[in-house]
Amino acid sequence: MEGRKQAVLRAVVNQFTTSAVPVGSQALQSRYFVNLSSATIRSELADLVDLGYLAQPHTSAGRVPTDSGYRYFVDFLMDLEPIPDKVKAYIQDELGSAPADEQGMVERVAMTLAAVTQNASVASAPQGSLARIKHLDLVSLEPKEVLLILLLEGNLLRQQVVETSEAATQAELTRLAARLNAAFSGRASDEARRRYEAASLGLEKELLGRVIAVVDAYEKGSDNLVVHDGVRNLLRHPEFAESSRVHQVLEVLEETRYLTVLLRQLIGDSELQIVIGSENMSSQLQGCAVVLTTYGPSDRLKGVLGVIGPTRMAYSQTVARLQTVARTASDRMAALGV
Amino acid sequence: MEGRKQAVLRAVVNQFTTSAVPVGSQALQSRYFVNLSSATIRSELADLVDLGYLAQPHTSAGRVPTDSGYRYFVDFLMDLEPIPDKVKAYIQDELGSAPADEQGMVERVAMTLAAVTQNASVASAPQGSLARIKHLDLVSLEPKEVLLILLLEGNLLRQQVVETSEAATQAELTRLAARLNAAFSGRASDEARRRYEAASLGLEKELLGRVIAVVDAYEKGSDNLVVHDGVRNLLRHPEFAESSRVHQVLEVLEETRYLTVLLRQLIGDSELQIVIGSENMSSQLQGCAVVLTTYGPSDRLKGVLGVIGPTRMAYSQTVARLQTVARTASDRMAALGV
DNA sequence: ATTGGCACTCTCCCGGCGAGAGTGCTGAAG
DNA sequence: CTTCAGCACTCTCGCCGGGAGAGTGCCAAT
Repeated sequence: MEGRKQAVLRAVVNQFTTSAVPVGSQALQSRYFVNLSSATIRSELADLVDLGYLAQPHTSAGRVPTDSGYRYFVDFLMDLEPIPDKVKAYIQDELGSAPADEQGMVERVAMTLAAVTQNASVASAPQGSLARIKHLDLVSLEPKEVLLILLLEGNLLRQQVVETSEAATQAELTRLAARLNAAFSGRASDEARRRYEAASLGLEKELLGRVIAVVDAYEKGSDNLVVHDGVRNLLRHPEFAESSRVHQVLEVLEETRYLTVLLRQLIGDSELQIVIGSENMSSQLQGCAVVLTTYGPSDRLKGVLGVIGPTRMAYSQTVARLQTVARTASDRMAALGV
Repeated sequence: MEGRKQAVLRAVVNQFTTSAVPVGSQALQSRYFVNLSSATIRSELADLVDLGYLAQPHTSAGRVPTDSGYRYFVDFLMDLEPIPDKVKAYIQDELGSAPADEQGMVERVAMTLAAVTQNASVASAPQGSLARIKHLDLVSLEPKEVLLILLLEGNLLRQQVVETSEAATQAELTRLAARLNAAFSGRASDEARRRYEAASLGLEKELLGRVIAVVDAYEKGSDNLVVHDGVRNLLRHPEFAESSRVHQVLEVLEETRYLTVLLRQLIGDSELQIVIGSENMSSQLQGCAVVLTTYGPSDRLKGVLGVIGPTRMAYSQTVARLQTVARTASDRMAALGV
């Protein structure tokens, strides 16, 4: 595609992104191409319609980018936008003061991302494919009831109440915990499985069974945390004026089981992914775009971070801010050992 | 107010609740008062308008309950609706299979409540005014970095990464933890404060300082968990057709800091509270009603559970289901020791 | 290739009109 | 005093048609 056509497409996308109104040849001429006539621009626009990058809602309306128009824009035309210092500082502040636990951190990340992109955000907790048990603790609740506390790599706490068949005192439990800690330290989750197989019946076997259950849930990702925030931001955009659109998006966001899968699927194994409108997206997200990236404290532990908004989105700004949030959050989590 | 007027008001509320359309004298006559004439009903309606319980959107429209109309209805006219067995079973299932940790449980409760009331729900975690430390654990992360794990009454896990000024081995930390556990067991949080004052400088003092910080945050309620769910249900109601209404509600729900305060304030110290429309409610919730109750595993630990919907709400059904969810959740939490 | 000119098309807004719903009032009957 | 049939009245809603405005596509000239 020749240079001027590109420039026109870029101008249309930029203009439409801010005005939300179909953009006509005059508006383009006066604001972007002062030394061209509107007639020339009109013919360029007509070409871009033929190419499938633009569409007109009706005969005498201006042009609106199509999904492929946006696709071309993000692939070839987008210029990265620098982030204002105030926004950078805001991200630093919010994430710097985030709580040190998994849940609190992920929620804070989602909140910050929603705030700086003025769209809805989703975040899943960083997770590895193989759990490592960093520490384990046993607390006696009732004579035959034990609270099992597991600390996994990434400082993830898991708890389970275990009904045991035999009573045990706190002292006994403490000794057992110490023994298991020594055995597990630094090892992968297989160690727990091996000990479970080896253990004779009794308290230890019962407890190890639950440990394995927790580890399995983690490794299968079935306990994976997904949060979302900033739905209110979507409502500022005119494309969500009729609430049925909001409804569809909420169906996806509030159905967390579904959301986890969706995120995994969309991100594939790429670092940054932009999914626009009808591009392999669930039908409920028609008219929406999703920008995704991975983040996490280490190479092993990766979560997904995403922005959901209308296809008419400030892509370059969104990408820049998303990446900054991801990087800052990753650093912070690495520092905290979360 | 005489009996028949009450009956008419009840009929209007019931009818409007299901139809969402202003109800006229004919509709009432044919469905509720077959042996009265519509003219008689008209005069009753006119009286109810004078009394302030009904209003008409315009001259030739049917009647709609006012906020005080709803108020009168819930105070005097509401007949408790039995809950279908299927719904009861659903509640049992969902809460019976809920995770045993605070966060997971509260989220599940909110989800269930939203599902059975077909409205939005909010839930705050049960919390006492005085923390009790059930157990404490110290894990060495780096030579000078310790992960402090606190188990509070109610099986609430809190974690904190502590940078210490002196290095300590895991063995030393384990011994220290054992000592502190023995000291704390069964005592209120004051014990931690006392030991903190008494401790000389050094590792123990540093760690106790953080323990106190965690306890303080809990007791001040500043770490109090509030979740919401089911906003998508609101969008089914015609009063949320223009998304600006949704916007206002979301502003309240997604601003959790504000929400915590609001819940506390609305519930006061009553067991069940119904707040309708403009009754001492934040302006953003105009046109909405909130039904609240308390729940929790014990007398000491109480959280707030609420349903948010349009003022045109099936109050009796909502109250019944809310209370059932609250009771079931309380039982379940008591059983789990959460 | 670019551009001014021009006719054309389509949306949006406004006012008017008829249908329909529901009311309030009145006067008669129980 | 209550109830009720009858009736005129009022207001909304949906529909229609026309005028204004925005933006286009085409064409002939440069």
